[in-house]
Amino acid sequence: MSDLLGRLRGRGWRLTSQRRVVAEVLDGEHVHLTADEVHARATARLPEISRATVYNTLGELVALGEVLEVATDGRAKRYDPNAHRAHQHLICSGCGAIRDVHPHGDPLAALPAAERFGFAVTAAEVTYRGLCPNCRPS
Amino acid sequence: MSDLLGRLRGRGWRLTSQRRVVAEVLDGEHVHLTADEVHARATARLPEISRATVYNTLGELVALGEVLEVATDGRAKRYDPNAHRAHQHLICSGCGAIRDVHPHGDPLAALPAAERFGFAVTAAEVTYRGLCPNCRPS
DNA sequence: TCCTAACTTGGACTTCGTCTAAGTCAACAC
DNA sequence: GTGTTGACTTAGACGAAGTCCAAGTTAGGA
Repeated sequence: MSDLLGRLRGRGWRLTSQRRVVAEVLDGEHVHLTADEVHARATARLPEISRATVYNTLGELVALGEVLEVATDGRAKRYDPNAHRAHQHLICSGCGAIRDVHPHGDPLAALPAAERFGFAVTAAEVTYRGLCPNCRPS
Repeated sequence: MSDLLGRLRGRGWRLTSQRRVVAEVLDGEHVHLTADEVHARATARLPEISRATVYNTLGELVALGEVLEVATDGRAKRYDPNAHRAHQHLICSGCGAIRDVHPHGDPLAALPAAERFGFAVTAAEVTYRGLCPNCRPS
């Protein structure tokens, strides 16, 4: 995420304080915030930022490939800034905690041609589920 | 899905016409309806069935393990009656069409212990994405 | 410094889903 | 067959997440 602002400027982005704050909030490893959480953290730094701008900016970051959208449970989408290193997600069924994980092998390779139904398959997302150490019984 | 009604009765379900209609609508291969689509089809057979009952019944079927909930895109959840045979999903990025697919190997095995962060990992869901024959250019 | 297209804002609106209180009925007992 | 009862269903209000729009503001080039 470090040089994100530079990359965005290079793509013709107008660098407003709102966009800067959203990009700063979305920084780090294992960050998977909802739009509302991003808005709450952004508000702490820039009190008048609106929800619409947060949604707009997140949508633009996703379209530019700088941020991944993670739809894990049919509730609010989460935004993952770690878009430049391939990874999958491990989610706690108890508390909803999310970790980035790196399985070995390419999941795409496991889908034989006969099972592709003529699709041009380009990506595979894997979601692992289980209980985290805090939610595990005993 | 064939003997679903029998299984449900065996579990103490009261077999109402509404539940029967919802179960009938959710029958077949590659069926992935949203709750609203289920409601629309159920209404065709039983005009006075309410949305709340469709949601209740779908939730119960999911809790009983007879139907899978598929959250593919952060929009409406889809309901997949093919719960008794392990499978994954292939989704068209163009039109949203969904197919059940059967990759080989166990995706769970690809996640090394060092990448499990102490979680008791129990399941892996894979979503393949690409363009279906109708949406493919040329 | 000025100008203007791009950006932001607040609030209304949509979609998807949940909840509740009142009414209905499947299944069991007789 | 009839009665009883708790489980089920209903309509509509409500809530959460996200989109849209017209009006106002501003970053960055001239």
